[in-house]
Amino acid sequence: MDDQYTTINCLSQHQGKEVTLAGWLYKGRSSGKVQFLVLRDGTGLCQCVVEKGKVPGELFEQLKHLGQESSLTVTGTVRADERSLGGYELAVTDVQIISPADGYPITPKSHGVDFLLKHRHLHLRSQHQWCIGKIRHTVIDAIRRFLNDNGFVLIDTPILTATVGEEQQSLFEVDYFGSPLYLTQTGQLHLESAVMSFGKVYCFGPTFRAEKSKTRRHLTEFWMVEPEVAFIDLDGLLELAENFVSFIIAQVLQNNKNELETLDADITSLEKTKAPFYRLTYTETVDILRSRRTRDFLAGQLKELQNQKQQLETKISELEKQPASQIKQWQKDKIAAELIELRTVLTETDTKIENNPKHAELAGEFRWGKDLGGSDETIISQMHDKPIFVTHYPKEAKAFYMKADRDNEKVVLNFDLLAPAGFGEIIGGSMREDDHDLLVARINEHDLDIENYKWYLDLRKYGSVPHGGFGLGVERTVAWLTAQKHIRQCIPFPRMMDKVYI
RNA sequence: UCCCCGAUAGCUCAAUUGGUAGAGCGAGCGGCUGUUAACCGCUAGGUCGUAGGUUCGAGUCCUACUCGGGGAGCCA
Repeated sequence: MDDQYTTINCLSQHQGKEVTLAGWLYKGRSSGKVQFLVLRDGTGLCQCVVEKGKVPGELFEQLKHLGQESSLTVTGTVRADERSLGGYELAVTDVQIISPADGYPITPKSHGVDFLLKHRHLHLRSQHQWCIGKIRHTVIDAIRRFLNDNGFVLIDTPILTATVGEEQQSLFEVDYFGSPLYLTQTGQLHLESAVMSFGKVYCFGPTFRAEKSKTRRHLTEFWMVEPEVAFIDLDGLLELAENFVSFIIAQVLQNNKNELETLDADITSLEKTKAPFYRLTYTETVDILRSRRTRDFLAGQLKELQNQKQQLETKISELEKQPASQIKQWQKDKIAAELIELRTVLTETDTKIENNPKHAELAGEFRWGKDLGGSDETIISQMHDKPIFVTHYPKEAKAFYMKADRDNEKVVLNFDLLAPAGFGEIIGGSMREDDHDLLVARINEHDLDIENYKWYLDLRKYGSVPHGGFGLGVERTVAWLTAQKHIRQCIPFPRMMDKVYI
């Protein structure tokens, strides 16, 4: 922003002085001889107070009719006022209207998901999306900072690739001058060749998966950071991951307390999230899922949900019984809004009540050898107050490149990191198979074309070393930290299965 | 791909057992010197998602389709 304009985030340094702000009208209220214009400038919100007589009469009338999101510059004196948002406000002396806006579709009232996604290009201006955007920025900055400060070298891996990293079915195919190529699912395989040059590397960019998943934790295009380290073991990887995540959280707490508060995130719980995290093996996790402890936990949860449901229903019927004639219009309005909110929560509670026995059944009958399902992860995640590592999954359930445990060939040296309180997986990682012949066998078992992996096998022929790494999903991390139900809020322009808005 | 729920004004939602369509917000006009989703008064605004069917009569019941939401499988 131009130097002639002061930004809202540094108003406290200009107390008593005259400044000019440049931004957009977030909302306005008028009260006869005084108007309150809430200005948004990208760094924050500021209430600008326009008093009749302190500005030209014509301007005062013009401002009364100025629409939401009109662009303008406001000149005035900065003063502290407790009644004002952020503690400071502007006593206005002059306003320049740059471009008046009329009929801005996103009003300060509530809107539905579909409507907001259709207006994503405008919704980015709202407080909610702004706070998430600021936190996402901090998360990405922390990711780069941590890795750069710890000796990792950035390697840009290709977005167009011939090799399959994860599942064949979930590849986006593109026509590359007549022959097929795929959008990358992971930079890992290329990263493994770079790690033999630099020792510690990472890649960071968009990743594409054509999974037919319509859930709150899936996007078809998402951002993932993948560190890869040579001469490391599984314990070393876990330590790296927990220090990494702890650092990201510390940075967000340091830079974005206000945003976290606005979003109603669980700051107390984030403050507790420091290394070491919990460590469970897959086998231990299966034992927990099948145990009486889980049965009791879910039964308790069900009871609590039913309690909640009853309380909600009581409250709803009480509100519905309110005598219509006795109360003022604004009270009716408030009650109506509350009812909508309560009914939404009630529907959610019903879904949870419905799912609880299904999840209990799935957990109780879990057989060793299957991959953990979403509900299983959620249960484990809900039982803990800090992130949980789950390690040593069965070989059959996992990707071909994961290194088999030499002490137990049935399992691989891998790990998932589950965020607590039901958020679920944010990291997946493993040691990589570094034995040439074992890797050839795995590629054949997975029916992959060995021709495509010749270069990858070379890494096991010329000075193979134990190495491993992991991928951290940026949107999932942001969703966890900001307490968002759906990760589509955590990327500016989400790409979902069969649905791209703008 | 499967299961559940939904679609009524620009937005968020009402409409008893089937009986001629309602409110708030937003928009427009007016009032109010301290508002915080301000408040008060007036005005405009609708082919009830689409196509069939049942009925004297359908926003309401039935069928199909379209779109959206939630969940499952799979995953970061």
